[in-house]
Amino acid sequence: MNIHSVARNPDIAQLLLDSAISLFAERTYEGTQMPAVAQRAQVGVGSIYRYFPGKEALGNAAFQYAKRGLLDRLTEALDEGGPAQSVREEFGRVWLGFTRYAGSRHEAFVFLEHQQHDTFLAPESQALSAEVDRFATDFIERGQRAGEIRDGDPQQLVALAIGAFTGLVKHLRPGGITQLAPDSLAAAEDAVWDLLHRKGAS
Amino acid sequence: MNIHSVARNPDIAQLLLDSAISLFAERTYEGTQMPAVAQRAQVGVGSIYRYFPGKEALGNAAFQYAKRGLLDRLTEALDEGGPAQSVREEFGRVWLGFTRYAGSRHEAFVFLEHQQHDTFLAPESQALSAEVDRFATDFIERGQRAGEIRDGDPQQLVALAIGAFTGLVKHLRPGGITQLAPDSLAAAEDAVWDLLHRKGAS
Amino acid sequence: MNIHSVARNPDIAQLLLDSAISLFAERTYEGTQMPAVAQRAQVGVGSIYRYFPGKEALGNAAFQYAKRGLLDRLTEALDEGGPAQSVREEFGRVWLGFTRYAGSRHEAFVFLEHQQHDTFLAPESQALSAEVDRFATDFIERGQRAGEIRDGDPQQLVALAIGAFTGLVKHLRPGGITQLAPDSLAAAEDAVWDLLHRKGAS
Amino acid sequence: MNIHSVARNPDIAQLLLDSAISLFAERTYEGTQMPAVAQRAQVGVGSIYRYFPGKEALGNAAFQYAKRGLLDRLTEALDEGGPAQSVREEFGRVWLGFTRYAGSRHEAFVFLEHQQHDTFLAPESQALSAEVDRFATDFIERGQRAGEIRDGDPQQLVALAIGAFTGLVKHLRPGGITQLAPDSLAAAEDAVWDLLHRKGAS
DNA sequence: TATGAATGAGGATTCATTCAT
DNA sequence: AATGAATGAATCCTCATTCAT
Repeated sequence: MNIHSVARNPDIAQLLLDSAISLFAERTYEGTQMPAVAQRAQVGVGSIYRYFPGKEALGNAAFQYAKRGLLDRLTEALDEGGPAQSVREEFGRVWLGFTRYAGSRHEAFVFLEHQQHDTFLAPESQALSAEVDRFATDFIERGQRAGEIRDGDPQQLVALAIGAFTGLVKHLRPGGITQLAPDSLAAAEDAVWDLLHRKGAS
Repeated sequence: MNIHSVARNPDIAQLLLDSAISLFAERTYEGTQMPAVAQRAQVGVGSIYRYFPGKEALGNAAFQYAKRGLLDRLTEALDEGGPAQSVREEFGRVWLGFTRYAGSRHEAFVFLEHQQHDTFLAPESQALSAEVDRFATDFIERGQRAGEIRDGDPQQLVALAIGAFTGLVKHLRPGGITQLAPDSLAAAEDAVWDLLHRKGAS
Repeated sequence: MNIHSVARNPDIAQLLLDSAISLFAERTYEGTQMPAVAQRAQVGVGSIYRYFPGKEALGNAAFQYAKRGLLDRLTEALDEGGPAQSVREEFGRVWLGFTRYAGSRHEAFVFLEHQQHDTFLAPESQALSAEVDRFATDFIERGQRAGEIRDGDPQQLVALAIGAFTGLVKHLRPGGITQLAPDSLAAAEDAVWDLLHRKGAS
Repeated sequence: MNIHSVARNPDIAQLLLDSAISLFAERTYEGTQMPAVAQRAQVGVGSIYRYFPGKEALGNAAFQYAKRGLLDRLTEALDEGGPAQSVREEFGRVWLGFTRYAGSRHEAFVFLEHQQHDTFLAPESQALSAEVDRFATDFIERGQRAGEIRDGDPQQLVALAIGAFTGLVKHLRPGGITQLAPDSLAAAEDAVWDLLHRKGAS
């Protein structure tokens, strides 16, 4: 440890977040007991409280960590490989972002999708959700201006498309999207694109 | 009721089911307390136990009641107006079934969608879920045989389509799908049809 | 039970208050566990929470109940038998009030005396303490105006006199002042009167 | 320290004792956490356990240190300036002993006064208490034999007199007796002497 | 030697369930 | 038959104590 070492061990905080996320995904926030979180993280119960003030704080931290991770993957994927040449290509990048996140962090994705029940979500957590929504509606609006995405309320289209993706991911439990053959995944991508694509457009 | 009619009052059982469903939809099965269910049903806590052996039984009864209701609506809608003339028409009927159910029983629909977490679901409840799935995959398979629905694993297509519908319904909370203008709903129907429709087909 | 019967059973609340007071007197507020309070009251732990929101509330209710009881006894005793003929007689009545209270509610008296530690005392509780203080300083001031009680800060004299009485009561644990012979008690009364009495006065 | 001097640093032990005493006085033994003691002593929690086997041992050491300090001050004061010429003078010396201790170690005095609750006090600690009591009753008995102190159970008179002094000290919180003007202190001394003094005596 | 992060037994509180009314 | 007060197991959280650094 160097002189800048902090009292809190970031590895343990991370371990706890991961443990919490996977349990919340399996059994619900309310249905998950603190000792279970500790056990899965291979840590004593008391340790949770060195890193988080209580269960609610842990739940929010887990939610924010997961949402932020999704948002980062989406942003990364969108920016990869320079400016997109077409709306379809841009869609492919967004799809890739979702796909990568749901593939590498399946439990986190499932956990996020259950949090319409905001029993415990703090305003800060909800703000992060809004950022992801904004990311998606921005894409839809660009596509609509380019005449490539069908008309209608962008939020509604987002709801349909993300809903379809979520349905796919949940259906593939427990392994998640990783267990899907590449061509099946490509077929799903095409199907969702057709959900958004304006008929009669290029 | 026959001459051996029991002391149980079916209205109260129904009231409790409705109360439980709406609370489970709002706060999760685990996050809902028995006294809260009783209160919303305007009944004493003790009364719940005259109608259901315990919380888990209540949860399963609520789930089964809701799933059965959805299945009934779907079957009804499909059979309405004689044999369908086309896959698209059949899709319209299925869509109508979902739409009617989500419109009239919004909370029940939301509750059902959260029950991927089968912490408490009995095999009987899961069997009912399978029946709804079968209903949907049957439709997909008929459509595929007719060359109207795209190729691929029917269950995966079901997951995408129902996922899309679910996304729409959740997005429209709290009022649910009833607050959607008829043309918006029609647009959503078209979008989901395009998700399923085989390109190049009629 | 009549139609005005309340949901809360006042006997249980009272039982809990008594149980809490005696335990707090024996082991400190902090050193007393909720299950111990329940056990002494012959009640389940959960029942405490039907009557008091939590430990702190129970502690304050116990304190207020005890202080109020003391104040009532003091007021009663002072008003007994018409106007006092002398300061000494008035002192006798005040002494009687203290004596009766400490005799019948020994544990409550001891509990009250420990609450200089206001770790948990709410402003309302402290206000009641102030009322008892006022009662005592009023008496001292009347005595000083009559030339019968020595000069000096009334609060300081109160502190000395009540301190002396408290020392006596604590020393007589566990039975308390009841186990004191009447003439010993009378001797103590005289001694404390001499603590207050102005020398050279009548 | 001799050549076998241990690794223990007596300054730290002392620091811990002082820290413990002041916290126990403020918040009760039970209400004081070990980390709080460590923090006030500017020492790591673990260090407490190098000097004391546990909380109970710390509590007893603190109690004994405080009681011993009081006893030492009393003995010192009594022996100061040769043989006392009168019981009143002897009383003055005892009073001075109490006064000096309560003045210089206010928190310790308050802490001692709360320890009628012997939840944690070991027999050794109680033996020390008995020594202080004996010191005081010896004085009372001498005074009674000299006809200067009123008749009655010496322990009871001790309880009254020490109780009065204690009441005074507590009333003067937080600064304690140091904030009292010299003439007020002298007045209190006279009052307590009158509590003990046999009427009609010289 | 000193530290404070980690631990888990123990304490406060909640809530499914029972049962006397 | 209906009720809701009473119960205590199960939950969240605290804090005395340990031990690796």
